[in-house]
Amino acid sequence: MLSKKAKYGLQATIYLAKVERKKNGPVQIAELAAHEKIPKKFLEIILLELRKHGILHSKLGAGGGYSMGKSVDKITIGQIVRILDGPIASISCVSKTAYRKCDECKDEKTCEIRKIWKKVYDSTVKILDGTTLADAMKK
Amino acid sequence: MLSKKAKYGLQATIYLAKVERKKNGPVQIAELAAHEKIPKKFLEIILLELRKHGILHSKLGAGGGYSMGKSVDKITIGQIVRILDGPIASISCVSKTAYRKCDECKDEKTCEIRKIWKKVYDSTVKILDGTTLADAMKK
DNA sequence: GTAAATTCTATTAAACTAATAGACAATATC
DNA sequence: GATATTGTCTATTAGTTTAATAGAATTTAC
Repeated sequence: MLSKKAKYGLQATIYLAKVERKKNGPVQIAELAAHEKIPKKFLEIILLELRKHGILHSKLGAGGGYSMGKSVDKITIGQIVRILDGPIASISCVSKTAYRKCDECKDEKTCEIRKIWKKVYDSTVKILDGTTLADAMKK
Repeated sequence: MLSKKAKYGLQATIYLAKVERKKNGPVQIAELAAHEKIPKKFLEIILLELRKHGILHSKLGAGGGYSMGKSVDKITIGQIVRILDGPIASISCVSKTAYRKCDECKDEKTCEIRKIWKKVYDSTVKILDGTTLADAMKK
């Protein structure tokens, strides 16, 4: 599942990237929340996490707000999802970034379930890590 | 996430399909649970659901147990996952079997997030619905 | 110094997951 | 037809996660 947290985070980041092209200066949480219909207090938490990971940049005080932390072609959808939702793998034994053996697994090499979910994982990661914010915003 | 429920269900079904080729007569829940290290009471619930959907067949009373409800090349991994975990789509607006519009969505056609998750969904469904139990058991 | 912002610390209701308990019903076998 | 064996049904529950909310603290522009 894509959680609401990750979905809100993606919405807000995409909106921010779009606005930044027109305007200069940061965008306030209140504006982001209102425009994307996201509960403001929940959005605060989300933006803070994205900031801690360098995706966004914030400025405190009056006239402050959020702006992009790096170039939109350096940020992938996969990065944002991992920050907000954790590992992409839907079963830990196939994850690159958060590998963990299954408790009951006898032999990972012959596990039919692993084989199938490895395929799902590979194709998902290819899409999410292969799409930058810049790509997502095109057209 | 692939829940433990779906994972257990897949394990049990694959084991059952394998055993059935050698033995004739049903396999007991207790044996399935022991062999696959699945909590027995939890497995009961899982097998019951698979039976209700025709994947498995059960026989009551002494000498009873579970057997396959249909041919292994007529059962897909996707079917089993949907029965035990619900819709495969990680965001409802891309689902074929459980479509639902997002609350805050203004225009589905231009939604960047939907576009990306549609790709993920399509490739996942292609794998899960394109793999039968017979395929999974090969080699 | 005051208003406008983000940040930090806590708390919480509701839903979901994974499991357990125990009574009930059906069937084979003796 | 009594008994042991096996699946079925109804209920309950501990723990975790999700999605939020509340309020005080901090930083900055003017």
